[in-house]
Amino acid sequence: MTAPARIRFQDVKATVKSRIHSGVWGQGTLLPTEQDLAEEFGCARATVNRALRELAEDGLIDRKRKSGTRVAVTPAKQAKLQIEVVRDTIEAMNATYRYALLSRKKVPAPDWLRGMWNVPAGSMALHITCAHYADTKPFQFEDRWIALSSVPAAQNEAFDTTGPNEWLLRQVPYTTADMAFLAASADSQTAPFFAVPSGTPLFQMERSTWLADAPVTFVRMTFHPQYRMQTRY
Amino acid sequence: MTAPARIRFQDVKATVKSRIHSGVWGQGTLLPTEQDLAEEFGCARATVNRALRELAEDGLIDRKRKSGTRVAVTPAKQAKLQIEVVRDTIEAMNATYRYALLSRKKVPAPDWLRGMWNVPAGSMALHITCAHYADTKPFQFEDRWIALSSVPAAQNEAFDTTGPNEWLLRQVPYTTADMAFLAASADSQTAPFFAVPSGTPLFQMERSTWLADAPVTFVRMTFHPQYRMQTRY
DNA sequence: TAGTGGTCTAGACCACTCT
DNA sequence: GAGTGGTCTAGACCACTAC
Repeated sequence: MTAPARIRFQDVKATVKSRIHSGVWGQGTLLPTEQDLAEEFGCARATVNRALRELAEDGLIDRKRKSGTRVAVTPAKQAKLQIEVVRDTIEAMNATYRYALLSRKKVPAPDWLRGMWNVPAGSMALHITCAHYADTKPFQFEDRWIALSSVPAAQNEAFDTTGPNEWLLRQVPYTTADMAFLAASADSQTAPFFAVPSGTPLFQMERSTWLADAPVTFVRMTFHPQYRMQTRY
Repeated sequence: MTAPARIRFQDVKATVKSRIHSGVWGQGTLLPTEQDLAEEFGCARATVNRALRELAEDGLIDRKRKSGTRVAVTPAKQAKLQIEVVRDTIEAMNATYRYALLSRKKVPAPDWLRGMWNVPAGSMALHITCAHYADTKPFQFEDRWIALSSVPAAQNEAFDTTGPNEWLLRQVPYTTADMAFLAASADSQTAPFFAVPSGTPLFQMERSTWLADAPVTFVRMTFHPQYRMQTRY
């Protein structure tokens, strides 16, 4: 006879998930308590707890003390986006990655940036534009500002062989990051770079990172016209 | 004297995180074993395990059996995107949500859709276009296809007062979803809807959902010109 | 105030993987 | 073979919240 394996939290998770997907437990249904489920599955409550906690993280169920656990009305609320370095994205496509520095200049932070960063007038920033290619085809145009007040070491970097993103990731820790995704028009810098008419829709991603309350960097990445950012959940 | 509260896994998590951010443990550093950390913090190994497991999920550390736990070389690899129903997005902006059905037609699935769905020729689909407004301003244009082979009940829905997204979420479970984000040009449908010139860059989001291997729905959502999708991590 | 999830403990065994 | 993380248990107490 087959040895009745010990119940794992994945088993509980899978069973509960299938009951929800199959409709046994429809939207808003109140699930049994952890205690009851533990008895049903023949495992410890901690095991059920872990399973349900993960399902709650996935957005499949809602849990509230005293009220109990209910099947979420809007399932799978969140998708996880892999944020990777451009080099990895390109190499994952089996293409050769190439980097080129376009400009590098130490300047006083412009007003819009000082407002965003909340730094005093006259604060210096390192402004860099650079290019990322996949097999000689332009892939991404990067427009980056580094807060020299927080990252003075950046002044000594040429950024002529390695992009500032990889350098920053290696050198500078950060605590929080904001990202935004939007559709922009090809402008005087990006249109010629991608060899498209001015005004062509291009996918942009903006990112700000912070170390505690101090600004680290702001970057606007513009992708080639066919780019699609994809995810699965 | 202050009562020394019991150590919680959040305390361990926060301490480890700060050691990484402050550089005490630099990139690639091998952390002490769970056992050692448990002794240092004066708590059970399970508590340390939970803390480290969550940090690993966040991408801050890499864990391998036998090898141990190391500070990740590329921190914070993933961002979580909240996927919500348009109504919620709009109401979160303190705006009034309004829905309008633009068209609803039962048609044979076009070739591109049959290829994506892997369904035989002649398979029927419900094609719907509809509009979502925030305080009378056009917010999102929705172009949706529902696989009637998987969701026959959709034929009986008028979708004149409630959008198909909310109906599907309530009625039809799904197991996986693919999403893509891109920049598109305003076309003959979206340009007049948003009152912008044809060719204006617009942010688009496409989503396919599946129930096991059966296609459920494909939707292309086009947002108003100023839209930015934001996230923080 | 009582019910339900949230968490911690102390111990145990398992599973992967490096040497 | 042995070290490290992965997981389960059984029990306990805590914290939030609906009533």
